Amino acid sequence: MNQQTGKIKRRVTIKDIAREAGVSKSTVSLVLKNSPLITKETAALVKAASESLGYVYNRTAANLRTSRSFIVGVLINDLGNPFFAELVPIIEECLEPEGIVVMLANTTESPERQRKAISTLLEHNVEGLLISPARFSTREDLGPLVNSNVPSVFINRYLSDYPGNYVGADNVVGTTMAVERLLAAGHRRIAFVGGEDGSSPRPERLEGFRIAFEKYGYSPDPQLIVTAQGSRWGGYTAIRELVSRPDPPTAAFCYNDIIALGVMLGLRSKGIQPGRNFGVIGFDDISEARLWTPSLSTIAIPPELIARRAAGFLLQLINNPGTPERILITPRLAIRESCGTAEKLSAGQKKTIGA
Amino acid sequence: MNQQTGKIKRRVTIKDIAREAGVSKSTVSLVLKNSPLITKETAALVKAASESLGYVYNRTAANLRTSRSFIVGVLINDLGNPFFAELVPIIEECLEPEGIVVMLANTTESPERQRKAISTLLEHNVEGLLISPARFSTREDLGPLVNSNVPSVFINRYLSDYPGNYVGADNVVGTTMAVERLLAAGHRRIAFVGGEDGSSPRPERLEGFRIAFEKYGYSPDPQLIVTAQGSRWGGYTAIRELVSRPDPPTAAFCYNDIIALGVMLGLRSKGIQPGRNFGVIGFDDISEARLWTPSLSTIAIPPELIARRAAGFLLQLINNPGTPERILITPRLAIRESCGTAEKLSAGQKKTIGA
DNA sequence: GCATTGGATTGGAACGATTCAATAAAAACG
DNA sequence: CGTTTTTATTGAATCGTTCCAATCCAATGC
Repeated sequence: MNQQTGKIKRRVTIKDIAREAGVSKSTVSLVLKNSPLITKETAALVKAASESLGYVYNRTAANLRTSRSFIVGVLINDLGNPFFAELVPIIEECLEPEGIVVMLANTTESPERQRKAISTLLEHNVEGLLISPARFSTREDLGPLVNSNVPSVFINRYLSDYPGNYVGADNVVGTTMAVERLLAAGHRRIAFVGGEDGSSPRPERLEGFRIAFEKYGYSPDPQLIVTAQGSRWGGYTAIRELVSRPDPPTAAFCYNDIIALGVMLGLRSKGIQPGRNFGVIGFDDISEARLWTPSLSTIAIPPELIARRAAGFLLQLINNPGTPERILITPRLAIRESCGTAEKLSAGQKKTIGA
Repeated sequence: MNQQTGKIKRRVTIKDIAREAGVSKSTVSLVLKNSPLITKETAALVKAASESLGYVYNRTAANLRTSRSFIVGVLINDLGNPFFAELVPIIEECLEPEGIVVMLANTTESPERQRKAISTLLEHNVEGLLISPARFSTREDLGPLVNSNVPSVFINRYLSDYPGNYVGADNVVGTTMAVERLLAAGHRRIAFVGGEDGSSPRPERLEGFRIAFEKYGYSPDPQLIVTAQGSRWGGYTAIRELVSRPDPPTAAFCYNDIIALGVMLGLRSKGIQPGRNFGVIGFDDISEARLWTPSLSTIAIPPELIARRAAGFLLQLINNPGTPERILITPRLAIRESCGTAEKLSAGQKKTIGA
């Protein structure tokens, strides 16, 4: 006898509908899935009852019987980074037409959180997993995923000790293109700004960096290869340190766009104009890149594309599992203002070199 | 007889553990929840068996019996907007310690998608819902939520025809503070840039805009009140149009930070220096705001704060439901460079007014 | 030695759907 | 009109857990 009405609103079940409509619950179940076995009349009857009682389907209960959960787990290493954040709505958009819903977890680059999150998602019976793994995570940090038969696709990064399905950019080729461009414009002191150890793309991009120099018969200055936190702040501080050195760089290849934007902010704070007397090039092509002044030159691997491929791949795997496969997306060089035209740059360079 | 091993890996259940450990499944169940009823020895035995078989708990099955799903649904109107995107990881972080996982849906400002998403989430037995509703959505677009007893909290926006729990900024007070600041600096032709119709904050902020003018004995020029899409692009195009007019504004109050950043990009593209000869002020205080050059003055309602309050509120409601409540967060004025110091501005203004 | 207590374990009925085999009713057939 | 076929509906088992009531067994009390 509390203040609220005595009857506690119990959830409406197909049994309730059956009683209301005067049929069996089997019939109700068949009606709900539009089975052709049922006559139009009874179907209408049942639908009316369902409507009037305010029934909502209990997918959880069905899942127990059918072992289809219509849930896909998405694990992201850093949701604070726009590149990774942009993946999520695209993934969601790809899965929605299949009636599949996304369970999201942000691992914040922590392997332990990743392992825990994977466990939790598997407990929820996800049908598949899309994973952008945390730095330094290994096979161990996949927890029960390894010997479950839940399909998974790694995005952007892969684990060296686990042969999984993978969708990511061709980092070597992309970086080579970018750095060649800077070399062609006359730059020799090119910094490699950012990325942190512990994830697969950094060594690959570093490799591309070296290849470009090699093609030109030069070799990069190891002093100019620095790590930086994957944020605006990381790029900002790294470049400010670099340009304060006695022998500063004249251009920077940045590990990703968000760092590149930080680099541009940092340059400007030091009175240097990116695109005029300093060349900046990024990696990713986040939507913000083209809106900047100067607009950011970058290696375009649009997050949409990656997300779409990964989601499609996972859907395919859910239907029929196959052997591990790696899909490499070849990036496109998006030249904008931040790396200058060749003319402007060589002009700007004289000044910088003189300094 | 396919290439793979004949036996299909069936999922391990507590029954399997029971058989392996030579106890009943009831015992296994009790061990899994660390019941004090069980002796240390049998517990150890069962845990060993569980480990060796690679058991993963089936929360779905448990859910059917206990009606606790450990899932909370999060509906976001526009995940492309950093302000809304930033909410998600915070929410996730607040819920994780409770063992609750997030099901995410992006409604992209579509009331229909919102209704469908709510239905789907309820089918999955979510324990609660955090909703930043789509523009123009009404009670109708909450679908079965209205007469379910699933608790929900609206974030940022509320529906005028549905009395729900709400956590959001005090838009009137916030906007008044911002515009007063611009008026104090001598600005009279202040634009109100952006927001789109159909969501609750715009009329509130407009109200604050009027109140500020009223306090100073002026009234705003309705020609300078424009809508704009909630993106960099929206701010960019809107301001370019505004400053091309014969009688342009000298400052802009922007509906949100992302629009304000677009406004600054647009100003710069027209050769106008925000913070020097034009005052810009935003709303939200996204993390990017302080990193810009010039750094963005804004009304700070840090997304973290809103997300944290909303998530906490929902958790509380899940434990014991109460009557609808509205939590208004009083914003803080974060003055940075983009609105200029009073001195600089009045100097810059002469130039602009002369133009 | 018998009744009682109490602790550890277990059997079995839920939870809300699906699904197959069985049945009932109607239609078709000879 | 009886038999077979077809069509529509239903009973009951099942999915993997929880949890109450029942059971078992050893220890204690008198």
